[in-house]
Amino acid sequence: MTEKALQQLKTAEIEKISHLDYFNIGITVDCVILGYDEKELKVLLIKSDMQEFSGLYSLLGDFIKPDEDLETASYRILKERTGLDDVYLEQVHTFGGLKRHPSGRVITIAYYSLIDIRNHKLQLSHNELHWHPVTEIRKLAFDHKLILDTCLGRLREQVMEHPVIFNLLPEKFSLRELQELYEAILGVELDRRNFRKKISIKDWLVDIDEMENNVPHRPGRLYTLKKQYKTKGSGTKVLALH
Amino acid sequence: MTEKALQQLKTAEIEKISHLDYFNIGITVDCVILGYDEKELKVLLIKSDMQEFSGLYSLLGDFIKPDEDLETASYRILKERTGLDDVYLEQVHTFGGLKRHPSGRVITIAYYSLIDIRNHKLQLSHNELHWHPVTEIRKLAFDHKLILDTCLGRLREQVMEHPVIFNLLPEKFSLRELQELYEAILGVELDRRNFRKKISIKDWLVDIDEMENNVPHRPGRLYTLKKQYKTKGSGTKVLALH
DNA sequence: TAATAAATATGTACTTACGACACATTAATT
DNA sequence: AATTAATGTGTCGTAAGTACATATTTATTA
Repeated sequence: MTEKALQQLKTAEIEKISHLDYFNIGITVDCVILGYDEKELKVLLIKSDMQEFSGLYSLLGDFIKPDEDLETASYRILKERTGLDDVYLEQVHTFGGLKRHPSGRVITIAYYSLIDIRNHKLQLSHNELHWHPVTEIRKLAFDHKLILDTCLGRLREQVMEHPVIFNLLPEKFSLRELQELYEAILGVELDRRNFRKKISIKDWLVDIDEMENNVPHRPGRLYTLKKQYKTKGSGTKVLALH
Repeated sequence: MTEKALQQLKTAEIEKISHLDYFNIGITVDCVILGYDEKELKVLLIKSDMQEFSGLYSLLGDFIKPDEDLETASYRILKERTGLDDVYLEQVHTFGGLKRHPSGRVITIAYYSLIDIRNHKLQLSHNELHWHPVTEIRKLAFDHKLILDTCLGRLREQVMEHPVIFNLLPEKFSLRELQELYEAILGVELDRRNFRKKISIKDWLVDIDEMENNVPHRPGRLYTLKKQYKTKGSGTKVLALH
């Protein structure tokens, strides 16, 4: 058997195998990185580098490495793009449509992440990275608009049951800021007085001024989430804002 | 070259390819098929055919085919195993741990499905398939116990907000059956009278007897879900059982 | 600097939902 | 026919939700 014949045999086997089921599918992770700034919910996007989508923006994603599990891959993308590593991250949905990627079959696992844009550690990796208000987004590359909407839907659900919203705010915040953030996420207007009541009834917050023995009871005072509720995971602590 | 040498070569190539980046990851779909019978929530399991897990049961799953999207694959598995094709199915979570499958990297997308065990169309494909009460399951093959628990958790959430529970019941059912099913899923006891109130206040149900002009108002009467709430998808109709 | 405007903090009244419980009615059992 | 078990309906007290009013503090401006 000649070397060439052997090579042909190998190639044939490779062909065969790579056309076998289960071997020709790419796996990526896409991150919907959400922040809150200027009274708007924003998502971090990058200009798509694919010809098919020239001019369009896309979510931040990458192929997973063979020795990397899904959470590790998402944290890696977040760290690479934002410099942050202690962030809230949650898997939302896996998208596996046949035609979703122009260059072949790619299945993507979508995560969403909540970060504090005003965090001083935030350091975007690229000039091509920008924050876009979610209300202004009409079209994205791939099926990323669908992914974004799915994640926003999940966020709206989560926000009603879990204290995830505080990941979008700085350590100290006013009640008005918190309310405006709820309104931005839920797309509704809330009564200022009733909102305040729900929050305080639930005993989530610490009054910074009272805690530090400053002059209490002046308007515009700042609060922080009580320690026992602070969690980067989805957590079990319930904050129902029904 | 002997047949044996050729076989070795093939095996070697397969080994090689299976270590390439992005090409050596298998994708499967696993279905947590849930039913309700004898006042218990049950899951359909099969005896694992892998040596590593001899004696253990596993969920029903399969590799996805290259030309098959995720939902299609799940419906195929369901159809193959149960003969049913008009069922409730929902994606829950994707599991991608490095060590979850003994023969290599396999990522699995988990779905759960709700079916009516008493449906006459139900036809199990195998003698090895059995219904197991979920409360009695301690250990499963792979990470399938984790997958099962994740799906049960999702079901408990869904059941509080959406009318998915009716997929587990036959067309006609008594209020007591419905209540016992809620109790089985949520793991709590409910007050019969208050439960009844919540249900009827929400105006979900049709009294079969009244509808068919039989003698109304006798005990043990049967109900059915109103048409406008019937949906195989997650739906938007809300049935909050807070 | 005093008057006005804007934003904040707290309170009240009405309505609705929830949870615990009592009682009447029908079907099955003895 | 009497007893038991299960089903159907109602009441009441409490907690939560919603709408709205008023007072206080800070910012603005004449």
